[in-house]
Amino acid sequence: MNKRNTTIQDIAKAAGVSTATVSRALSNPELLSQTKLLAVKEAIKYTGYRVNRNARNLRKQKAAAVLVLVPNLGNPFFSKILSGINKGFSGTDYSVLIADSESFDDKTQRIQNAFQDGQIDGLISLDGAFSENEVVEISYDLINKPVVFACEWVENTDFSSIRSDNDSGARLAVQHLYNLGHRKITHISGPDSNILTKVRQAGFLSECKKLKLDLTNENIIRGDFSIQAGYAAASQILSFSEKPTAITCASDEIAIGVISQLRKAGISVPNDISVVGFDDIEISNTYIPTLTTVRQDRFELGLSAAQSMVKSLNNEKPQLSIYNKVIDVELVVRESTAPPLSTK
Amino acid sequence: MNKRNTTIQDIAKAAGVSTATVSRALSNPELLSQTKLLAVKEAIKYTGYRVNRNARNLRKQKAAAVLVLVPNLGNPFFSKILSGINKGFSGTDYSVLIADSESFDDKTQRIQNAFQDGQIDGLISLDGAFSENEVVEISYDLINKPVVFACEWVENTDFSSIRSDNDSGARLAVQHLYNLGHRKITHISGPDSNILTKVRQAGFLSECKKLKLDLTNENIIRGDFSIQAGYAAASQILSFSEKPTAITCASDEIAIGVISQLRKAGISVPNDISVVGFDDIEISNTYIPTLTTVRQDRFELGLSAAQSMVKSLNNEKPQLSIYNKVIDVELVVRESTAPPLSTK
DNA sequence: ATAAAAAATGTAATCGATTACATTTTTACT
DNA sequence: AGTAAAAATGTAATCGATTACATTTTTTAT
Repeated sequence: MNKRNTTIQDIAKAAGVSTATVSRALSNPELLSQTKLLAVKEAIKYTGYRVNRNARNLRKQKAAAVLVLVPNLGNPFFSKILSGINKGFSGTDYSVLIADSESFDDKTQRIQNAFQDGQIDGLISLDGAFSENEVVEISYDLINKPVVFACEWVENTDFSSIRSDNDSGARLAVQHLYNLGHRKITHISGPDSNILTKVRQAGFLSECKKLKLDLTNENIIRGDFSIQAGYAAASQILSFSEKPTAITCASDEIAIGVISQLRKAGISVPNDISVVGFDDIEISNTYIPTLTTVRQDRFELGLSAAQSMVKSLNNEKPQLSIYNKVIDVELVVRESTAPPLSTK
Repeated sequence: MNKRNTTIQDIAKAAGVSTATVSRALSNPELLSQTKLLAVKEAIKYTGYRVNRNARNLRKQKAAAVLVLVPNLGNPFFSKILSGINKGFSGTDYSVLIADSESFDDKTQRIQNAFQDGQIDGLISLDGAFSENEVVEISYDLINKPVVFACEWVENTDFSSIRSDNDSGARLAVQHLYNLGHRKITHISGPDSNILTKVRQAGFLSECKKLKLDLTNENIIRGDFSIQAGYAAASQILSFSEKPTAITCASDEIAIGVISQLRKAGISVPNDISVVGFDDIEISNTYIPTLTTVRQDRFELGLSAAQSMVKSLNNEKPQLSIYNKVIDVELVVRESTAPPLSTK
């Protein structure tokens, strides 16, 4: 019932040429005469032949696949990036493998294995949480293999990276609030070690200084990017002797958590306190109130990363040609920000 | 610099055995004597040898990979399922390839190609939107290859499927509202052709009949699963001469859209109208009001699908042993539902 | 018309693991 | 101890495409 696969041999026989010619028709058609090329094409069409990936990859010592490392697949934030990555590889011969950092005790081991097994030709990481040791481990094995970081990245390394303009984003948020009349602004930050956290926080502080706003240690609250962190931060803010009139958050999820918790304490957003998010996830435009936030183009982020990877892979010398790209962000003003009470 | 890969030949030489023995040590260690097995293991550990996937797969005529077809990767709904699928394959030798239905003009072509290229051994589809023709196309080529549908499925086919108990979910929602005192309930449905839509709508109608509720053509509003559909549905409801006191939605996104739009029209949820969602996506627990909804365990859905696939793949005869599993849903009561005004 | 150069095509080795079949070693039993 | 059966191991063919190198055909230039 299950007849043997059609192989290059069958095509060669059918077209009356050698296997070499068939192979060339597939990958270097310009080397062939019109006659033979046509004959081969006919035979291929007639038989519905498709090249066996494993055979090709074995011979070529390639994998025709890249690994995408996602910090947490369950987090909807990453799906849009993934979508962009997928788009970037559609139309190419590459497959996209997805790995969830959370599923592995040792993610560098996972990466190394994938490379050593010949399973992948390159790595796109949305996860920037690599220790110095881990970076060395990766670099050592991946020498001559392209690595691109998307969204997050690792400081002081030579990996290519595509990222949003996080610094500008943080500043835009502060400027917007300042222009509305706010002078006491608190920033709710992400997890300590996270690079995005650092950059956004630095942008926040620097812009505050620039605008000559008073800064105390109540200006920064640490959290992670989650809704729960927003809850916790709100509770903390409620305990401040002098409450801020506005809050900027390192993520929309934090913002939503904060708003929801403040509301439970009888504090209204934006009437009592204004809140600005970061990311512009799907829900931000429908939350009540709709969220003023800094939009990151996540799809574009993924798309760019994929394109840069494809370029590296097709390059004759896919060396460590570092490619960095910073994608513009945009302040989206919605309902969660308003002038402070005192100025009304 | 880049020394040749360590191969099974090298291990054979190092351990003083034949390549066959090394291969057996890898895949059928129980066939070997302790002595040789140990020698091979030593050599492998010493050299850091890893089997070349392409070579193995070529010889075994396998791909050691499955394709996951996602209707729309950008939609956060699917990421949790994906996460479960990934979990189900972690610890196995299989790679997970992800394809986005949206990126392809012809998804069956995409699937066929993947199979014919020897790129995949099986298919998990979160997308149930296949025409009869398309099903035939898939079946013909995939004969003897496992296919599992997760979340969605195709009616009247012999593919395995893992799904939530959508019927019960729809009924639970109606029962809950009925118990609160509601007698006029509208259902906002998903896209016409979608199987989940059909089942949830049927469950809704059947339960309404069972409870002897009056049914008019204002009881069902068609939409899709999106927030925008919720907006549109809300506008429609506002135009009804006699408004419902409660709404059940085919998705949480619809519910959020409805609530947000009703609110703009000055109608409060749950004070004026109660709303029940479906899915329990992340935001539902933080939306204002928090959403009463029917929880689907999306992670479990993905995990089960993956496990069923792994079982099929490891099975000696991965025939069309159809495996169906229905996963329980749960009504999560939160703030968006309350007794109707009249009873207060 | 003919040699030299260029283009087209073919032959066969190769990528690295698996496994059918053959052979050797060990075990079990009379 | 001797032999049959079982276990362990080895030899070499095989999976299907690519490509270095060899050979043939065509084109170009004199």
